[in-house]
Amino acid sequence: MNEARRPTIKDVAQHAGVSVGTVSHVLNETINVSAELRQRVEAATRALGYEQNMLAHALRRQRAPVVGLSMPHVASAYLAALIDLFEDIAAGRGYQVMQVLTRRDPEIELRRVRELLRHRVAGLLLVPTLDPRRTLDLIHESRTPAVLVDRPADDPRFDQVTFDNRRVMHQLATELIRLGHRRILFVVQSQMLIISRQRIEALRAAAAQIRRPVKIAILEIGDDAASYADRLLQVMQRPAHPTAVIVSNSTIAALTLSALQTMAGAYPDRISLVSFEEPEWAELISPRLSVIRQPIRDIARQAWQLLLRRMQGDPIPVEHLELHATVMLRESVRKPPPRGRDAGP
Amino acid sequence: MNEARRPTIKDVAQHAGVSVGTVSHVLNETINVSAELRQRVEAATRALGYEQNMLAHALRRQRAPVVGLSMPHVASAYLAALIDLFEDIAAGRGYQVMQVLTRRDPEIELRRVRELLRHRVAGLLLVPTLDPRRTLDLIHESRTPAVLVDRPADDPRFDQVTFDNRRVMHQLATELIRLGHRRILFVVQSQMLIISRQRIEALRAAAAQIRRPVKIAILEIGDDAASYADRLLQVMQRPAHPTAVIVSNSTIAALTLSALQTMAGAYPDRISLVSFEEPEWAELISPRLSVIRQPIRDIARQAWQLLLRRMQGDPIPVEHLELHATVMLRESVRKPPPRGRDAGP
DNA sequence: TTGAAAGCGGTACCAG
DNA sequence: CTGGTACCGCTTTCAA
Repeated sequence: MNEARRPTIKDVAQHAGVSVGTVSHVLNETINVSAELRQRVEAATRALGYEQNMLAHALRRQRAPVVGLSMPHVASAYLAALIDLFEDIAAGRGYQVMQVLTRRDPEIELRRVRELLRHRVAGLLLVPTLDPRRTLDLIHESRTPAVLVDRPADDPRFDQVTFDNRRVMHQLATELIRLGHRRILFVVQSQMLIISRQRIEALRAAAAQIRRPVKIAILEIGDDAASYADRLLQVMQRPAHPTAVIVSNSTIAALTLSALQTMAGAYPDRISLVSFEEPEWAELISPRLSVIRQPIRDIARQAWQLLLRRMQGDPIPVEHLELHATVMLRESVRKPPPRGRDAGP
Repeated sequence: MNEARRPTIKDVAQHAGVSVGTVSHVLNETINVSAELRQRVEAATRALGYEQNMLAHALRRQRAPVVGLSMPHVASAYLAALIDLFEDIAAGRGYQVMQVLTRRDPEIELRRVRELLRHRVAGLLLVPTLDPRRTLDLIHESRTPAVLVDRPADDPRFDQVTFDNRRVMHQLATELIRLGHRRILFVVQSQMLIISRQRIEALRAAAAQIRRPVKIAILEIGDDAASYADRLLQVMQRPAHPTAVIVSNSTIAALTLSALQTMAGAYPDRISLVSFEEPEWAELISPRLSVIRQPIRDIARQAWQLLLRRMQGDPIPVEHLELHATVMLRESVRKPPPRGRDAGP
């Protein structure tokens, strides 16, 4: 039973009447091969349907043309977009993406990244968990190039690309306050996240900056998403309810929108809404949803750029990039109703 | 400059005072090794911080413990969930996931899958494009086990796991008609998709099944998502507007919901809504959104099961599984207003 | 410029 | 059950 074995570089060499070294060189463009031989080799690869074995290639080269991508999950529009961009860039550069999910658990992160390292990935793109220390130690020990993305871990051993959470929240809050909002509600998934903490901090700082008192309320969704709408409405139906709501991601935005729309006349007239993540439908609904536009394309590009330089062995110093996010105020944000009128019709 | 080289299996063998063969056997549990030697080996791997080189492993074994995952994109909740499930199952079985995105383009699909094949993935999970023929030929030629997921390609050479689009749409339509709906609007992204065609077909079939005339309208979003809300409202404001709207995915559901809610008193009293994809917020909004619950967990599990069997070389005949989706009618669906009243105030 | 040959780090066969 | 060793397919040095 002579099953058509996959052709190897030897078969190609034989077919083309050259040595395997020559074939390898035309395959990888390692050195200049005469036009004639190159043609013969290319003809042979086509004739035989030869496909380079990247395992052997990588074993010999001591690294696979593969980057590992580690992130908490894929459910958010933001992370999905990140995957999309990374995949696209990688494909263009001849790299494959090996992806693992940490499910926000540092232990899982450690185990999964270890697997990636076993596969001798050339580099690592990491959206770290809350406590990535052991994982980072492991990576550092293995001398594998890595770039931290989105969640700041502030490790001096690794490049990092994030965006200015604090700054953009400060900007947003300042803008809302300028419009006249004095009671602002910020809805977060979890207060534990570094990102949430940074944003809350910036929100409070912005509020403290003006003379008039601005009240900041935080609503944490936590594990009980089902009761969120009720909890929100409860808050919004109080006499001195918030006049502006900031939500931290697209899912919460959808829920909030739906809840607010059940309160006749409330949204967007009496209550403004801004989302920190940009849902794909933000500009498609009416009134158009105000959002923070995260520089996600730039984050992906820069992260890749840094990683590429490390993979090429550039001895550049560690960089911590912080990109700018943009406040996009649209019709979902208005001036609050005149003071004193909030309480009743 | 003697940079601490990564320890190899030889180092471990030497450190443990055994042969490399023995080390390999305890690593892979290939044969039974005496407890004492196993302990010595394990101690040595720990002492040296040894990490098995999967490239060498895979090269020798002629296949990497890696499955390739090819899908059109990652933007939909459905596909994201699939990735999530596959990653989880794979991790549990000691496999890594190498992921490529086809962006709905058969050419890209072909190129990207070819890359996967070069990496000698042990198996392939494929959410195919509209025309995957050349890709499937390539895969078949390479004798790589593969399972088609979600989009039916009906290729007799490959296992396939889908769900019964036609059946569930038929069921849904029948139910809506039973409730009294006589004008149903189905909103799709593109009529080109096999899935869309199947659903439309089933919808029409269900409508044709009863004596009373049922009007079916199709609204295609196409590339111009921005104008969708307007187009929808235009349809819904006609005198004999549809009383039930079925949308084909979560994004469209969000848009539709938002648009309908701008028509005072329309939703859900005069207009019912059902989504073919289940957004995470479906049960969190009020009224709760009716959805088709796709058996996504089962799809992932079954696809993996089939793939695993093929990867183990089981000579089972090709299977085409069609799993059942479930109609989940909730408060977003009501009886339509009494006949004759639609047109008036 | 081209060819020969030595490994990359494992696995698995074979002999003991 | 254990150890020695050929070899997986490719890259790369070295000599011609």
